[in-house]
Amino acid sequence: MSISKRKLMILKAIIDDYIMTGTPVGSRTLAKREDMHISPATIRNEMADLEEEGYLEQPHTSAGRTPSDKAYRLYVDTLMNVSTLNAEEIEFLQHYLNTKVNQVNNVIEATAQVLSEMTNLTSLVLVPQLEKTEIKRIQIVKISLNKALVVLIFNTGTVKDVLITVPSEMEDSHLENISNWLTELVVNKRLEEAMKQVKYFAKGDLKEHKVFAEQLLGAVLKNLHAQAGKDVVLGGAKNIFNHPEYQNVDKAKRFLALLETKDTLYKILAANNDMEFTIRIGRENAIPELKNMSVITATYRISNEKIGTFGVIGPTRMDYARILSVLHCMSSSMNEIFMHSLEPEDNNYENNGYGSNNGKGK
Amino acid sequence: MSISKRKLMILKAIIDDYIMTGTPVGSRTLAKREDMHISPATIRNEMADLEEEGYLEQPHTSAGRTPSDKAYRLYVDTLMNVSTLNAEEIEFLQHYLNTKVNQVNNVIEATAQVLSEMTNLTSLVLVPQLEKTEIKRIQIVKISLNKALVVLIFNTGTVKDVLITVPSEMEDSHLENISNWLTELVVNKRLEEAMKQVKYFAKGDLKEHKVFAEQLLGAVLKNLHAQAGKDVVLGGAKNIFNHPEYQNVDKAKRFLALLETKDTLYKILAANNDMEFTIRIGRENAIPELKNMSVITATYRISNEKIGTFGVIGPTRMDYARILSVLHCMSSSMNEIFMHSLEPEDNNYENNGYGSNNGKGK
DNA sequence: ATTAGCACTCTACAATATCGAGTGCTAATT
DNA sequence: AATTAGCACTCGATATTGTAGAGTGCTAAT
Repeated sequence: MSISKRKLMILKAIIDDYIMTGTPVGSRTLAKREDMHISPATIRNEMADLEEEGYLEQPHTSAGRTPSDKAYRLYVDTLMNVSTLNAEEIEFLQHYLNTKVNQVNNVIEATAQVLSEMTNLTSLVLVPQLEKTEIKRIQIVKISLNKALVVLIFNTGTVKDVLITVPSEMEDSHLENISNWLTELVVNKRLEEAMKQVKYFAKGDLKEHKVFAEQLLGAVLKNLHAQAGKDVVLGGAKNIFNHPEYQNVDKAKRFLALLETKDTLYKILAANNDMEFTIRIGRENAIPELKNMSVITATYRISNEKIGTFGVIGPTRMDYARILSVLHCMSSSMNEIFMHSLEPEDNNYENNGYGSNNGKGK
Repeated sequence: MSISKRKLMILKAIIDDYIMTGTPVGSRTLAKREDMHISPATIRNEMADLEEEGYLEQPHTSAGRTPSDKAYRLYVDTLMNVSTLNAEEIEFLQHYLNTKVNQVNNVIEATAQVLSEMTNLTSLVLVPQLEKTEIKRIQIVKISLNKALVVLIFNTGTVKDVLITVPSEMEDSHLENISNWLTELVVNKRLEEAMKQVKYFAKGDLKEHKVFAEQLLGAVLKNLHAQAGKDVVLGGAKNIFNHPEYQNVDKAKRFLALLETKDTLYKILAANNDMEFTIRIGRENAIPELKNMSVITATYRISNEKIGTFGVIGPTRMDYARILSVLHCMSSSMNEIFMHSLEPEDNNYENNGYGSNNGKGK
């Protein structure tokens, strides 16, 4: 059972209007639009049908209609006009990112900021995921009598450190040797491979290194897993107040509480599942607290490997078309930056913006 | 011209009451307190005087009085009863911190969380300040053809990294040599000393190293300075909603906007100036946006050196006595943790909590 | 010097009225 | 058969009014 062309037209008009104004859309206001050549009464009839089919909702009997999650889903899948940023906006975005290229983390934070600024929403950026990055160096440095810092340096420019306890009689030079030996053993490997490698290799030779190295990597893995939730950078939390839906202090508070439980945010972003773009509307989100929110995410790459996710979160009433275009642009800009800053010899990368293969969710 | 004993008693009662309830205090309610043996009318007269002297304010003619900044200042300096945490609270606090000792940054974040939880305010923690920490190791690692990561490891367990460009023909082994040479040159020095040392030492010998090392350290310094503002960790931003003063969405928004400009927060905390404790009430804060807020800070130590600052921010109506006791307890706990985790051989550290030398601000 | 008494002020809150945008239904029109 | 005009009705938003309560300053009595 498909919906008539006219119904779709009306539905689109309602959603467009509602996204712009935030107030429930009535038949009269809708009929006033110049491209509407039908009377309010007709619209009312169609609206009643659309409501029955689950596309529209009514806050109360004498209010206009608001789109349901189902309507938004239809909208993003087939109805909306895809938009592109204008030159100034692209310029702004790129300029902003390009001033921060000297540190991976700065790029991440700049991304969060500019993203929230351009969308007027709260942005989330997942830092490069370690499972996909290669170890470049492991360095163990003694910083006090029996404490040492294990520092891991990855090919993405990410640095991780874990504090461990070492026997106080262990000397710097010995730790240095272990560092070098370990590095040689696991260089250009990913973290889990590295662990396997150490277990396997260390079995036979170098017995005195083996135990220590295994313990050490075990501690590192444990700690890095434990702090996975910390790897989400936020931007524009205050933007939530710009939306009339959140003028209610209590709602705003709940939203901010959500943002403080970073594990949840991590789950939200990690659910992206390597899709180039995902859109989750209202109850499509696995997390019940998000039933009135939508999450749109995109991936970014370092050296052509999908290595992280970023996106925005906000009320289901959001300008999906614009946000998607911002994410598109952002995604290519980030990829370009990481390309240039980490692999400048390879300049003929493919254009991966504004493509057609946006694998939208569900 | 000093204030009579009775006036002080009344003022203290008003402040205590206002801190508890948040509603302007009237003469009748005050007279009902059992320890008040004077009539409402008398209190009214005294109140009128106190208002004239600038200690009390009236929201409108027929409301009760509220304390002014001046009153709070008098309160924290001489009037309030100092309190201490009960055993459960101390237990809670220490337990919370002790589960996070395996990474310096975790301790910092745990501090922010537990601090905001125990005070019901927004907490700020400044990470260890590099100016006071010693370099333990400098490691340069090539992560792509012409990019390398400079990683600095400090005695406090802090790790900093900066991305630099290197000539693509430069080999790993050469960078390794420079790393070792540099480390040897600057180990156990602070960052600025290190810079001087490199400039001085490199003048004569090792010409090929000199230019590179100087450029490198220059880039590092520049970048670390640029990101100084990032070194503030926040906790409990949402707590602002618990205060009736911030039920107004607009005010809450402005507060959150303030929290997003970390430079400001950095200034707030850095203004602590190595005082063990500081209290800044309302307009005592240099920043005009804080005219209705108070900031209370404390310092923490690593290896007995004052190395960072933490504190809370909230409406001037806050429970100064309780917050100070939380900060006291927190300060000793943190010092203890860093002592144990970094210098476990030295167990007879001095008790530095609940002392009398709290150098309060102004 | 202190307090009782009193007229006055101002906010918060509840009750009431009004307006306007929107609806569903029915009957007339195309 | 589809569309539209007309109409009675609903409901939230807003303004108006009245009332209760907590507080004040002033004056006169203690």
